[in-house]
Amino acid sequence: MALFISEQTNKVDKKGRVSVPAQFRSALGEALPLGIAAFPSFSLQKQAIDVWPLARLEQLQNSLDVNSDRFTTGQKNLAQLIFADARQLSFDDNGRVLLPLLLLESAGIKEEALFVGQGRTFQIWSPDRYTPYKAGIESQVSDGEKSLSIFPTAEVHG
Amino acid sequence: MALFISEQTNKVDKKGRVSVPAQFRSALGEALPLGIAAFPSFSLQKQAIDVWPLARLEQLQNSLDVNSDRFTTGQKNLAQLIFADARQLSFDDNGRVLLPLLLLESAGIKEEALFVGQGRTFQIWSPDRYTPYKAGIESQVSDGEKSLSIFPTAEVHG
DNA sequence: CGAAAACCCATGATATCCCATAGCATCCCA
DNA sequence: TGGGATGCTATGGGATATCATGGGTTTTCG
Repeated sequence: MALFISEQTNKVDKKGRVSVPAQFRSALGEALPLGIAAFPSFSLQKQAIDVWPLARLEQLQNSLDVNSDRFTTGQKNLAQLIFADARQLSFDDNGRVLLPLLLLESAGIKEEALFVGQGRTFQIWSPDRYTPYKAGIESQVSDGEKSLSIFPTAEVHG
Repeated sequence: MALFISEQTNKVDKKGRVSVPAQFRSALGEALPLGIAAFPSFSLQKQAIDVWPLARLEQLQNSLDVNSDRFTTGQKNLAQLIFADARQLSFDDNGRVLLPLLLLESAGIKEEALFVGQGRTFQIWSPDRYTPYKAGIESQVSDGEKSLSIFPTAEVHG
């Protein structure tokens, strides 16, 4: 599975449908027909929608099954909430999904949905909310951290 | 993967296409079909475009998956910004990529794009901006620094 | 039966593919 | 060693495919 990268704004029509960016769909690859799981982002205080490939939810469940002792109580509670609040969305022939009203409202999305790649997952934002949020993130990166080779164990061999 | 070295200026056509220098393409080697990731350079205050082989983004993600506790908050934020701001570009049969409008504007590129090798990565500049930038860099190299030591490399695997 | 969802088709904009060419650099052979 | 032949690179433009979007029609399900 390829990564979700870049931002893209698409329109939400009267029926609540949105095109998922083609690059995101192709990043899903074989997992496309399985669909995606969308839920209010807990790490963002439900400001936006978090989207996972469905397979990732299964991995989480498997990990809970096998390593439940390595999760804190708080983490287990969070997992419960995710399973409860997640909605499974599937693609129509044009690559659109139907965003449930509950999710639209929780993220404050009306006319436009802003897709934001986050590597293994992506987010869906109301453009209005995203702008100040992103500015905040940028301000939290120190100048010293803006250089190329800051990342631990970046593989440097060919 | 070979290194990206040297400078080269190529034209941006009406459609926003640019030929990536053949030397850079061959430096990509097998990674060529994966394409590249381009984003406003954080270390340069978004004056120019930073370009990574896509594989480098994947390494970053893998590192985040496994070693997220070794990252500072600022580093994690920066990684988020990179996934959001990066655009995945792929090559056409002639070795060109399509530079998105957003990147062109952010780097102030119009007719010409100046490719600058940076070893494992490269940059794309507007020639207008690059000239004074490079002059500044050169003036900052003090006499005592006009030769380089090469430090022994510890093997760093991802 | 009625509302919502799924399916189907149409369209404009954009990106991708394909072919052509001019300018260089390289090769090759007399 | 000269010089023509060859191939590659960068560039331009037209044809084709894809994407996002809107709207209608059928199906589903309460």
